[in-house]
Amino acid sequence: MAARSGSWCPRPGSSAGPLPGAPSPRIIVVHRLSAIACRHDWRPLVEACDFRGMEARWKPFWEERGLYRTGSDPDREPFYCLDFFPYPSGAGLSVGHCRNYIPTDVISRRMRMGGRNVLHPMGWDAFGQPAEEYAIKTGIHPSIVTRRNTDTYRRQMKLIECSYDWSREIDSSDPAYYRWTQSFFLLLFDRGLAYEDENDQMWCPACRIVLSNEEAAGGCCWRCGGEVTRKRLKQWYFRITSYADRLLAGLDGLDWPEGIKAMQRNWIGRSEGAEVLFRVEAPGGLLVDLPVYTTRLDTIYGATFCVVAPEHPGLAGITQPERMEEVLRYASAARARSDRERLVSAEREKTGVFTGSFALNPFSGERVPVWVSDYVLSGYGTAAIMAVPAHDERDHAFARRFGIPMIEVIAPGGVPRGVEEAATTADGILLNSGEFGGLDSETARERMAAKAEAGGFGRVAVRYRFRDWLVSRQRYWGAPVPMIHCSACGAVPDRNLPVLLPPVESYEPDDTGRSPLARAADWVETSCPVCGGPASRDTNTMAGFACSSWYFLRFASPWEKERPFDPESVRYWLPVDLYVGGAEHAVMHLLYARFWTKVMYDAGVIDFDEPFTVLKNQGMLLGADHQKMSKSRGNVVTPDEMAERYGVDALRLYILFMGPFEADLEWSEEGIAGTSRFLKRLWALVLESPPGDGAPADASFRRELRYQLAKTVKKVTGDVDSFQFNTAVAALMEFVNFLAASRDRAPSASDDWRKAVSDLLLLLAPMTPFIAEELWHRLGFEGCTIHEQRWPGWSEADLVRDTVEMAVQVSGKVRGHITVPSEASEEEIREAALSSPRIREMLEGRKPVRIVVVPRRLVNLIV
RNA sequence: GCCGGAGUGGCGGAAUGGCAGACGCGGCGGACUCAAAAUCCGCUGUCCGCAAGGGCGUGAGGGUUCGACUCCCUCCUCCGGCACCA
Repeated sequence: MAARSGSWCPRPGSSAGPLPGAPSPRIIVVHRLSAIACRHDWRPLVEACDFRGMEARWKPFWEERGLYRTGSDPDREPFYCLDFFPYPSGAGLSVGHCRNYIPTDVISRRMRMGGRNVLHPMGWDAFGQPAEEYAIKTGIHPSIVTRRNTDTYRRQMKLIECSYDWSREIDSSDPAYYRWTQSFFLLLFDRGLAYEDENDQMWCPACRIVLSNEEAAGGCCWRCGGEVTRKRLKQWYFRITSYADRLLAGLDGLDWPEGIKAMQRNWIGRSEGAEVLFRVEAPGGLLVDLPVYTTRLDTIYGATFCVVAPEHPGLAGITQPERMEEVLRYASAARARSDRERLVSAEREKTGVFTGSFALNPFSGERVPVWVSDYVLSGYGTAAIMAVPAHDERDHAFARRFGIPMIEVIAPGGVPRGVEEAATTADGILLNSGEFGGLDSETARERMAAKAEAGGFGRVAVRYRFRDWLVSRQRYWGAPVPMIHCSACGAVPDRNLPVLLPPVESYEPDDTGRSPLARAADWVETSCPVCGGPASRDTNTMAGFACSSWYFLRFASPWEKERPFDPESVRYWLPVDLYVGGAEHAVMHLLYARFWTKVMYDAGVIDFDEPFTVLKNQGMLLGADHQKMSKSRGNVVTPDEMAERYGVDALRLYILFMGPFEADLEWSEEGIAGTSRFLKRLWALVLESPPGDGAPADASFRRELRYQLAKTVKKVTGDVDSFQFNTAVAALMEFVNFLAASRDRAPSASDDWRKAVSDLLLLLAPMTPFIAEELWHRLGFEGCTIHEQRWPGWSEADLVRDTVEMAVQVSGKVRGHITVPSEASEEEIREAALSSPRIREMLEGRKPVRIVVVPRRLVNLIV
């Protein structure tokens, strides 16, 4: 076998006919003489397909040409194709990450070939805990570790030939970047959307950090999975809840996966209900208003007690002296328990303590006891409820436990169901409800709210489940909160940006919730920008999600020094046309970024209020053992080893081919071996193509060839554009199989054959850039790159065939086939079917009672 | 419990309401080889049959239709998310 690594230059002595409009192709064909001597089936053999040689050859060629520079041709439409901002972890990329980066790369390349200016950038969400943990252990500054990790990521992304415009690379931990993160913090502060509040925070004792609600979903830390406890701390918040309705409404217009939109709706958790005042007879004859929030105002005549959360600020005020000790003991015990503990124990049995006080139901005038229990949450509604055991499962469980009576006030479908065994939670007809008896639930809610409103003891109220975004962190490796605390002026913005991270002795956080920055005394001590008096810097840093809430804007003009971005560039490129990443950010990054975008829109900084027009989530890639890939399981496969063994093209093609983009799939090394084989067959097909001389023209074959080509171009174009890469690859394989099977007839269709092969390479170019370029040049297209060619088109006329084969069914079962002209009328088709010998046999003389003809598909004879 | 998504050969997966299983993997048989690997050719849902051919088949059960993997209803299983939010 003639192995000729190192040179792709055409050799003298081999030649082939010219491609239309192209320089003369020169093809290397090495005849194995022994084979000719021994065998009659003469087959030329070509040099081996050497992927390493190709990669070494083309990388510098493209680099030199600046192939991946962002397009700036003013006549072209922009296309912004963006990957989620990666945190560069020390482990580097696995093939799992490739399921994100390779498809977006294919789309970017396809869009460039489609004549679009493409912005396809990459950068690093570089602030974050792992680098800091490492710094704590080793004393090495996090920026050094981060640099090491980003170098690895960049190297691997280049290895798999992602076509990023590296001149636009950004790093969120660079002061040139984070000064703008800080400036946006101040923008929010100036607009009243950033505020400080002292509260019981979710605290992860393992990470020694506070968590936002999104980060502590389910009572577990999103990073370490550990149990979340509470800690009372003063922290910075962004008022995201004031954008709740717009965040909700904006979802409708987005081309995002329904699941992600549903998760956001769910998380925001809008509910419409009513706030009603119960008047509590507090100690000392005082009457205290206790507002409760309910979505079931229609059940209020069934309220037999009230419950306040242990954290309720009015709890002590409404507790009778003789119950005080017990109530306070209960409340502080509840506060001491983690959310998780509270949840778990609540599943077993409800707990609570009677306050000794009674409240008046404003509708029924009934006197009901007021309890304290941890099943009422402090952060939602008014932290107090009216309990209707007959029609709420939780209240039912509580009432049963403590022997509190129940009153049935709703009859679903007009039929009382009885409520001793279980609560009836459905809507229905009201009973035992005074003047509202006989109304349906919905009408009752409206009328009752109106009455409460008129009487001044209630009103309709909308509540949201999500809370404001807790953004400050007690950690070193983040963007410092650019605020100064002055005893005279309060919290004052520091507009002298950037506020640089100071050098510190140790990166260790402590258990008090104070950041390591607090120990940098020289840095902390400063003067107040307003009054000039002594003041201290805020020692919190911002959560990483602040950095990733605007990075997509920075990519439009990352070189800007005096402003975060050039408005003109942002207007040109944004919003992002295609945004791709994992589904795990559904309610964190994706919600925060939408919020910042809306704030910037309101501030007149940008002219759109949704950042990501189309969102797609790639599926997870599991190891060959069906387990999530992880270092500890030892099932991680890296692109490096796969590129080494099979080449980058084979890896890229396998990632695309292995299954649907959104599906969770398992890695299989047999699979990548398959795409590697396919590329070798392609290589042989193109290089072994017989020269186009001698053979007489074969018109019917040429038509067939054109048909197959048009079909393939159409299919691949449609599939790639709709993210169905797996079926696009399958169509390319089918086409190669077709060409290989009909190679003997190639000389009789030489121009069409060359067109077919060069279009095939163009279709492959975005997926397998190396082999496509190599074969493109070997086909004779020299002095240009395949990656700057136009995406091929097809002619609908080529898709029309003379005859079609149709299935003939007898009573719905396929019993034979007929071949008819593709333009045949229904009548002709019917005739052809009925006169087919095989069908006549199947009919056994029976006459069809009905004949259904679907032109070009099938005939169904019903007997 | 609620919200999303998915159930098709030995495996990954294809199928605008119109011939289920494209394409690939694996397996079996053959060619080439001293041999193996690689490569090439053929077969490969399942059952009955020497064969021609036929029966059965898309998680289960109903329904709509000439015709259902596809649409409707009921149910089961798996994956992801949320979960005492009143």
